[in-house]
Amino acid sequence: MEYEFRSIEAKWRKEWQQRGTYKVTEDSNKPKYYVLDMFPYPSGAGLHVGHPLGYIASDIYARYKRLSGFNVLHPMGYDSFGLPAEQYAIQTGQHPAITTEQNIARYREQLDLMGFSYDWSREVRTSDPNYYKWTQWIFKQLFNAYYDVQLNKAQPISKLIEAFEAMGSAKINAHSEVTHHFTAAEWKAMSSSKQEEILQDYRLAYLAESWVNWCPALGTVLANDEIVNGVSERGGHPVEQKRMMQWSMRIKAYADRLLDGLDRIDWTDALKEQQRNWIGKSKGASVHFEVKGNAAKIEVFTTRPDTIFGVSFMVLAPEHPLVTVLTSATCKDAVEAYQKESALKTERDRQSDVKNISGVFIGAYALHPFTGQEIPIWIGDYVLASYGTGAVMAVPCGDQRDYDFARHFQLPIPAIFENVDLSEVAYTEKEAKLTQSDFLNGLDVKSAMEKAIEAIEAKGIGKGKTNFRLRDAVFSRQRYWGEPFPVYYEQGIPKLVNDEHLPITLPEVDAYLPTADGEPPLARAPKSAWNCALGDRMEFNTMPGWAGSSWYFLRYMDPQNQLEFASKVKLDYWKQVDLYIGGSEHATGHLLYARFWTKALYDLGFISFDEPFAKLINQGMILGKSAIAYIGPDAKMVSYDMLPAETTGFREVRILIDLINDDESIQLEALRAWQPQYADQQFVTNAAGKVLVKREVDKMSKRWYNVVTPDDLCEKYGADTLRMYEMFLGPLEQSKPWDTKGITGVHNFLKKYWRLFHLNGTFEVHDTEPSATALKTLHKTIKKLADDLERFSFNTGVSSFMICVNELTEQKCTNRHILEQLTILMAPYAPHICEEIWSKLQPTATSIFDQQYPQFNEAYLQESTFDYPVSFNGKMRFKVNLPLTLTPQEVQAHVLALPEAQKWLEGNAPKKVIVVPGKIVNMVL
RNA sequence: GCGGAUGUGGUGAAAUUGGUAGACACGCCAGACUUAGGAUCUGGUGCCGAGAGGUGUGCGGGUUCGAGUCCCUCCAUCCGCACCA
Repeated sequence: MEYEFRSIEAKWRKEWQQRGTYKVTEDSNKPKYYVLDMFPYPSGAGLHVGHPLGYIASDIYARYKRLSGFNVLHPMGYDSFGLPAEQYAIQTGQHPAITTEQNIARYREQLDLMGFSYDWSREVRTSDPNYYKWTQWIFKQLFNAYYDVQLNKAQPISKLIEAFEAMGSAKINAHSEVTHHFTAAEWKAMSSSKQEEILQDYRLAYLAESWVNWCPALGTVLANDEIVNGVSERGGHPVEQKRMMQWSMRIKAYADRLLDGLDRIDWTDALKEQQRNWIGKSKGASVHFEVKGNAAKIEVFTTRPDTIFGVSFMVLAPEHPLVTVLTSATCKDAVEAYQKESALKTERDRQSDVKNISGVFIGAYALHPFTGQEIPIWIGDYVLASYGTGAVMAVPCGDQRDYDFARHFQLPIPAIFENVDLSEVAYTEKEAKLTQSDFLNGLDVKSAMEKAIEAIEAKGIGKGKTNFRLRDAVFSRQRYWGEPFPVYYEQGIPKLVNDEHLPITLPEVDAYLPTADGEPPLARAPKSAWNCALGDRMEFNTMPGWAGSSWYFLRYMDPQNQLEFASKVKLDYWKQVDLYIGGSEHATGHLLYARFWTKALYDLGFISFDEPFAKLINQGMILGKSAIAYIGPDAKMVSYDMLPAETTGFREVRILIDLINDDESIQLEALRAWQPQYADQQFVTNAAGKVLVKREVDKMSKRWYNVVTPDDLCEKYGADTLRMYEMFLGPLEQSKPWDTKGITGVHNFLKKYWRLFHLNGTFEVHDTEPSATALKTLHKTIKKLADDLERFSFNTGVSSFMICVNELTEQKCTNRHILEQLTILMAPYAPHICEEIWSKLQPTATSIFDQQYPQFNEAYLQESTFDYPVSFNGKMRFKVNLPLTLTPQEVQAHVLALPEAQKWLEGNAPKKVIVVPGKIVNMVL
């Protein structure tokens, strides 16, 4: 009887769906386990073999947990708002909802083929009004909250208003970028628009004019993590800085907690480090410098207050607001010219221009707070307006950039470190003691730092301060295909839409482009197109892509709930995601924002945990092997091994990899038929009459013609083979190029497994007493498997099955017990074939996934006749405690006489015995 | 520049607390059966050597009875951040 994978897999796909095998409900009798995949954006290209890698791993783990007696939540959904559908809409006029719907249908079809155990009744889509109703609702909660620094948590804004009413701004300890001073009476006298303006400086979701990354080509603002090398992540368009009124999220208030929380979660060091870098905490002090002949003060941030006596000049960012105020008449022209020049430079130019030192003296002097010395003030574009205060106190002897600047403009470099040579470079280490530094003389860095801050605070010219690289997250997009804000304006004041009007659904528009006067697309909608139009106008911006993905893991717990984003009971049952699998490209985007929202919702009392993802695994990327052919100046396509040494005039073209044979040669006729430009292609073949291509590893993408789809492989080898092969490829977390060649090995293995049950052509197992050798094989496989799963080592897991089946085949094992156990073990990896076998082993059973792993039960392992430590590759290790004086031969004799050694050897002689003095004996059978 | 990771056969990779390096699979070689197929089965396969044997986990050192594994120096590749004061 052949292994008919196509019919078997089709049969069980249907059965599982009809029976609702994978539906889960809360069950207080069972421990819960939540396994989650990062939900995909449903793009028009469909899935390639790289996408399911993480899904397969999580599916195996979810099934394993389920078989181990856990109540497993394993849902899937779609991050269905996004740019590509909108771009397509702009080009074709087709509503993005239709495109999205079609793409989702295609995704679902592909996902179903792979046999995943998702509970599809819990599917969520971020673009579904029933879902984004609650995204809007959460926005409202964040709008109505501020961050209390004292309590170190978010609080309802009403408490802040109460405090203002009672005692003004005096004792307020709320996180804000600005400081307000008013009394209770003054507060009460303010107009409501003035009050709102102040409250905006405290709300977690707030409206503010801010420098934003503006992408003219996309007509929208982008977050920092949506920009790669100065161009937009999607589309690669240039990005410039622009000041705009935008919604933002006060994530900076959570900077410290986002750092601390990392110590409590099980993520890789690499990823935690990325988030730490992104948050970029640095401790130091802010110091105010007085300006000679001017009332203005310049505030600087420094991480080295101990070097304050080494200051010999100051540098402001060209955009610094004080520059125009302080510039002297004689320097005005030069300063303005420089300002213009640096404003023209894009962020990218500035970055690539690191080595060119530039700057201008503005003709003003600051006064040193301790020595009263005059310090020339310069502007220079190495100082960034957006970090710290946009101004630095330059200490050329201790900072390389300041040093270079001083050298270039021949400014003094005062030496304040004992015995340090400053002739070539600045001294940036922290070992030397201070000198020429008044009250800091002779101190080491650490104590000088403390003393300097003390002195600065005592003098009232500054204080110890911590700075973060992390910026508040811009939350507005000038786009159509996103969540509308639950916000309207009345006389310019933003107001929240009441809950009963939610969701504010996306209005229909006549085009998905900005209006003529630059308003976002939603401004095109007449009032009548809104399901709820209030005030003077609605908010025309939409939310960014990360809004919906910052909380979706909560909605899976209770996706149909019309009254709450999820019920308290269900939230308390499922709690955190126990295992989250997805790509590392979300390290500083989604994973940070989701943590932020989770903490905010926790503070406001909606959930009982403040970290969303307890354990996270980043699956590696599956890359494609592009096929590159060479076309010479004479337009002939030249075989790669026939290329001349000199290839000028040759161009590289990428060829659809389906047209390449296993020996790297092109199927010439197929190429001619593929694209019109190759219809009459001439070739230069090699000695074998073939045209070879070069292989290069790229991201898997349509544009490189290197995509391999799971559909084709499922058709050819079956989903079970594909699942196991993807796991077999290598460690889950490692990136690797896709190579289909090895898949036959896994396919053969499944055929071998099938044959175990069909030795004589029909299904046949025997209820005999299992042989000792078969039990040995089974038990070592169980131990190995349990261990592999604990370590998420799925590749070695697959190998273990191969070894097990090889051994059982050799033993001609037809024992029911042994084969049943093996089948349960393998079911998470190859669900279809194992379910089919199971239905024959246990004709009355419903599903193999309703079983429990007796295997991973301690008691079962105790009962086993092989309760000594045995490693998987047949190696047996004995720990013995013998005198060191014994010879190796004597030790060997002693060990061979041990009862467990006798049992292990079963009368056979060991192939090899390795004796290590006094400690361990290894024996190989 | 800073931070993180990775270097093992022709290839993907194993090696769990330091204990036979290369399991398992692909590929390749030889053979069997064949309606000569991209089927199936058997055996072999790190490198050098006819052989015994030698040698071998990016380079060089160290600790240890014993190092792919631990420590130090260097090299290469990949990823993230980058004028962050």
